[in-house]
Amino acid sequence: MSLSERKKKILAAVVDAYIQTAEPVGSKAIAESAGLGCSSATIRNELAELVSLGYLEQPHTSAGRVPTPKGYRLYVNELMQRQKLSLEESEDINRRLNARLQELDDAIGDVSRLASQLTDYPALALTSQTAVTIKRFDIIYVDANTFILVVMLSNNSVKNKLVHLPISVDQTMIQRLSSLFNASFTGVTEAEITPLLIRSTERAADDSMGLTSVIAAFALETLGGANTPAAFITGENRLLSQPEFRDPDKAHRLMSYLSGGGHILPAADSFGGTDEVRVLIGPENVAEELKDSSVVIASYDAGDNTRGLIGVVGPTRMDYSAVAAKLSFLAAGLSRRLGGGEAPPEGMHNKLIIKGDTSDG
Amino acid sequence: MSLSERKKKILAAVVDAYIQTAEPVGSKAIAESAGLGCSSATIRNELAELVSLGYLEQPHTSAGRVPTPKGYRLYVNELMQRQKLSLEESEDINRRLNARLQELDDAIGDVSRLASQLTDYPALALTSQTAVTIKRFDIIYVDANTFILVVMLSNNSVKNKLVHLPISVDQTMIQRLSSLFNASFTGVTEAEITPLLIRSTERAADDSMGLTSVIAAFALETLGGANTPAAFITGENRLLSQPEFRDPDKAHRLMSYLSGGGHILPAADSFGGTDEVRVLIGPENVAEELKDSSVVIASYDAGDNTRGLIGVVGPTRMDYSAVAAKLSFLAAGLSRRLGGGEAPPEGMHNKLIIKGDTSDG
DNA sequence: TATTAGCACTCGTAAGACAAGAGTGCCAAC
DNA sequence: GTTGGCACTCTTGTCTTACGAGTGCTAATA
Repeated sequence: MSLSERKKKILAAVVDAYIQTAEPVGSKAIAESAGLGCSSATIRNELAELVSLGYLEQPHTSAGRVPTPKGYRLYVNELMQRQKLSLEESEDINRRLNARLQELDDAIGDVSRLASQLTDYPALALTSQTAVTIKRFDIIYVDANTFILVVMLSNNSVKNKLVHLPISVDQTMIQRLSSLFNASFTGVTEAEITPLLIRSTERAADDSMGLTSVIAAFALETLGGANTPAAFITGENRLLSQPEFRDPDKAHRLMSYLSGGGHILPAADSFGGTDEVRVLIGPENVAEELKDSSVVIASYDAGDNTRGLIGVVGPTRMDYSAVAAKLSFLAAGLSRRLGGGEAPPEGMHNKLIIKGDTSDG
Repeated sequence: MSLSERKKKILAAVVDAYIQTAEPVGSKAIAESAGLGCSSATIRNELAELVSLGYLEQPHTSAGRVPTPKGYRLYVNELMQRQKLSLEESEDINRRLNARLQELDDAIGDVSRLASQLTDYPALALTSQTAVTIKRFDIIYVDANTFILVVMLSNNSVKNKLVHLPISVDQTMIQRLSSLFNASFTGVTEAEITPLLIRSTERAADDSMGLTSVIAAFALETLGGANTPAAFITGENRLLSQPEFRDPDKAHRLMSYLSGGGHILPAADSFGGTDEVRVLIGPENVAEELKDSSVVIASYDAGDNTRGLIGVVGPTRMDYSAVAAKLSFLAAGLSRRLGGGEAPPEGMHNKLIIKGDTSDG
């Protein structure tokens, strides 16, 4: 059964007001604000029904109403006004994105910081699990005891490592190892670098000094690092400006959880297409610590068939509309800059699709 | 004028107790705990004098005493027992240090995290300002439009960048640029890379495609990044477990300040020798936001004549003794692993020197 | 049948009163 | 110089009370 039009309007008004004020909202306030021409008594009747339907609740008998997770869910799915960013806002984001993505080195951290600044909530950035391979292998001879390993990965990131040895190596050996590794270690996944492969390479190189295993270890480490989903969380302290986290213990619990890292991943699994924004409200979160917080996540195309996630965490009383708009725009901007190709041109707002648990109760 | 032996004992007892309980300590408690054979009335007389001398204060008339910054300072300089870590503790630190320093890539973050975990206070890790130069320059040709810049710095860190061009370049040009840059850009500081030098290199390379400036920009960026002191702060949320930060606003203020980054640097300037631990108590801090917090900083030898700093931030009621011992040990361990040479052998506790504002009032 | 005005009722919050307790300062005695 | 004793101060917790916001319900109205 669907709610009457008026109930929806009232619910939306309650959520809007509560998001703004963080205080239970009463019938009178709604009668005045929402433009439906009826008295507070009528509103009261409707509110009572919305309570019994589970969309609202009262902290106590004589207080106003507060949305339940179910209420927020309906609000997010159907009622809320899809915000578009103002021109200034979107230009600002683009500018900052350009400034930051110069050095893509730890872009994930920068992106997280940016999201947090934009939304004023703690933000997280995640890289998805991928199957990166090595594209090419270079060894730079520095001196008899030193060389630099340079590895370029299939996702076009480049890693290096300075290796210092107690023994001397000649350039010929370096040369030989370089071509051997280029021959047998490129295009393979982490799992395919077996002890067997390493040993056969070692034999082929006629390497009695253990160089092969040093280099192979670096290859494994690099691939491992690139394959492991990484999480970066910033701006935890912004939680403290939210009234629902005035209790230091509560704030501490959530902040420690967030600082702990990427436990949020399971929730972010099985993410759909690009530029979709997913909203997880209160108990919809799997993690116990997030059961009365909300998470908004956007996904972007990080190039090379990998996806990145970017999201924020806040109280269930979150400004979903604004946050979704900003994250969506941010994700689209990232896709455009990092992604494969067929992204919409800059400046164009992409359609905002919000998805989530639609069971509705 | 120096305090009487008994006053010192009493002051130490007050500070010790207050550090533990975070509550004003009364005469009776001291009479019982500290082993001086006198009654609470005597203690009261002494306490009154310590108050008028400025070492203690009372929150209100009928409360116990609380140390002032001056009191903490005396405690830190003269009174507190220098803790040594237990064997398990030091072994634990060494183990963790070994585990983390494998990948020295963003060691600074790991070190900061470790310090925070060990002390249960927010921790910061800083790199000092240095004058890094470029040691060698390599350009790896990938394809006609792509090459990898690899730069090895005088502090033995290696940076790379993948450059993708809209135009084609041939290997000869790459070769030429590589030797030119190795000839004129190595051994020079950031400031010495002038537009003039870049232009003359460009001419010498006969480069009409702007490659020179791309490479020079990378050199500047790399040197700039290595020279700029970087700060890494972790564990801000641990503040929330301290009773003095139960006020969310106060906690928020300090946490935002900390998240903001390396403003603490000025305080850490002009740092003395290795393995010295510096304590800055309350108003001794220059930053307004730190005026009623304390900072403990240790310095370590990061190799190549550069120093690193590692420290923690907490309430003035900080367990200085334990923190100083841990940071000192940590710093020594880092010096040993990163530093030049003449570090003490592993497992040996280095002498703990604590220095700070010794004006004493 | 839906809406509205009116009114009694509930319940959280703020303010004031009060007792308890911890700790002090001071004085007189040792 | 030290100590026991005692009156005094000030915070903290609890209780009471008054207030007010907001409700639910009923009866009147369109």
